[in-house]
Amino acid sequence: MTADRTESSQEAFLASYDPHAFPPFAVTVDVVLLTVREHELSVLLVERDTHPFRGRLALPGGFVQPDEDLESAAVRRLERETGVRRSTAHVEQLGAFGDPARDPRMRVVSVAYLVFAPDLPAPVPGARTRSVAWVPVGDVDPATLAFDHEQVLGAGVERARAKLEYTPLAAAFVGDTFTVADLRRVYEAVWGGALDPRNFHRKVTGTPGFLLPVGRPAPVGPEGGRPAALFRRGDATSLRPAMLRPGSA
Amino acid sequence: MTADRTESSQEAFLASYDPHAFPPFAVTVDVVLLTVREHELSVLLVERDTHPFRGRLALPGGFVQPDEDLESAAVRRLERETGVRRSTAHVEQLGAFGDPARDPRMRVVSVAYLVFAPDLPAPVPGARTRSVAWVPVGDVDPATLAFDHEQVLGAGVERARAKLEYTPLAAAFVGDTFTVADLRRVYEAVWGGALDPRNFHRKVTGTPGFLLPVGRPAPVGPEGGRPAALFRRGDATSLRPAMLRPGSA
DNA sequence: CGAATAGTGTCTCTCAGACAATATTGC
DNA sequence: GCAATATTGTCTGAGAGACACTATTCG
Repeated sequence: MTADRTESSQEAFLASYDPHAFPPFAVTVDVVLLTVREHELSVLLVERDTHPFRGRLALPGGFVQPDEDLESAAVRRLERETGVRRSTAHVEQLGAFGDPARDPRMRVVSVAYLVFAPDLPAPVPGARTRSVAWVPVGDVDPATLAFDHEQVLGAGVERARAKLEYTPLAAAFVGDTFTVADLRRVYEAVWGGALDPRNFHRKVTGTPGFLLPVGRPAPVGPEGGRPAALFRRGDATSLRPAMLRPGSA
Repeated sequence: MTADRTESSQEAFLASYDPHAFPPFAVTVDVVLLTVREHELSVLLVERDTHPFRGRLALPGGFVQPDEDLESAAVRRLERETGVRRSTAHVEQLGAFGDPARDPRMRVVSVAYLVFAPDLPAPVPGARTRSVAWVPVGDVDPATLAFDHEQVLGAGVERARAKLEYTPLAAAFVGDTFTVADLRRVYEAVWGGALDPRNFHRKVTGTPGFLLPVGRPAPVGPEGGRPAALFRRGDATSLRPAMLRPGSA
């Protein structure tokens, strides 16, 4: 159920209804935007220029508008504040965070969204956005984050690590076409350890629907070596059996 | 980030702050309480006696109070409306549902919680609760549910099916001590198919930390047969490798 | 003993991890 | 050729599915 009142006629009820009679909540969205840059899993953080937490780093986000869907609100912040377009990224809900003390001003419930995006040319600060930067998640000092964003970020990173195990979503971190080595570097960055290139190759190419070969022969290699085959992401939505994270047996 | 204003002094900001200046949202919790009864995965539904959706079935739930944590609000509804105590059940957040049209009265964001509980002696309708009933999830007519509860229930059931694969949470559906067959019937009910009792036995007893043998020799059998050994749930939090859902290779 | 359920053992196949060997490119 | 990366192949051990067989209880 959702809201509850004791009235007998629906019309009378709606007419007598006063939204302000309910505990006033604000609802916001926060975006945990992850990418892999220079072999490191990184999150996009903005610097706050208003109270509270002025000068502290925070996840991009903001209020949900009265007629706006939650995910639309998150995507709007994503596009406006980070320049990432929805069509190039994976977006999923991470969860709701509603500790009564999480915002000193009023009661705020924030719905967090998790986004995987390829490494973009530049962070593209949005219109009314102050400084914005990619920060490797290992370099984030938890004490410097605003609100409960340490907790939100932690949940996002843990979700990302789990998702790579049983979905083909690693492909959301790379461009439209990519090599097996590109994909392997995503796994290595997110999980934080080296994977055997040969076993990895066998696993991903042997999983139906994960990778589609692109006819185009091959790109170039930066430090030489045999050119790799190019792939596009397939239509699989889950990995069975899962990719196994090394240190988890 | 969470809420945002342009003010230079924190004191001035807080003093000038007016909660009603923000879009008024109501925040509710909905509880997807699942159990296994008579070999069927069942959900607890209540019948609404007020508009909107009067007479329709709905998930238990209600408003979050101003100083109440989201999970506390869900647990409060669980205990008051269903008689299930928190200590005997597994509780986790399922997600936020905030379609602008989900409640005809006002903008409501609902945070859904998923609860696994053992089959209790009786549904124990709470204090101010109208009729309440366990309904096998396969028998729920989606069109009869209030609000977007069809969607919420669907997400809860799917989450439950997935959780049984890679966590030992099936034990949350049975009592304090249980047999391997009890546990197998949980998997069969949630996944909706028969499992080989012998392979199942080998898997669950061979997974470290899943089951703890109880010294007590054995209970009785309803239709005869060798008495089964009793177990208590172990301290494992994940299953590696996972239990594999049959029709998913 | 027969029926019913509990629990063990065996066989096969898939697959992950370790790692050798081959292929293809730039210099 | 040499260095570097890509890709294939081989071996081994863990574990899942199929299923025969043994154990224990009740009537």
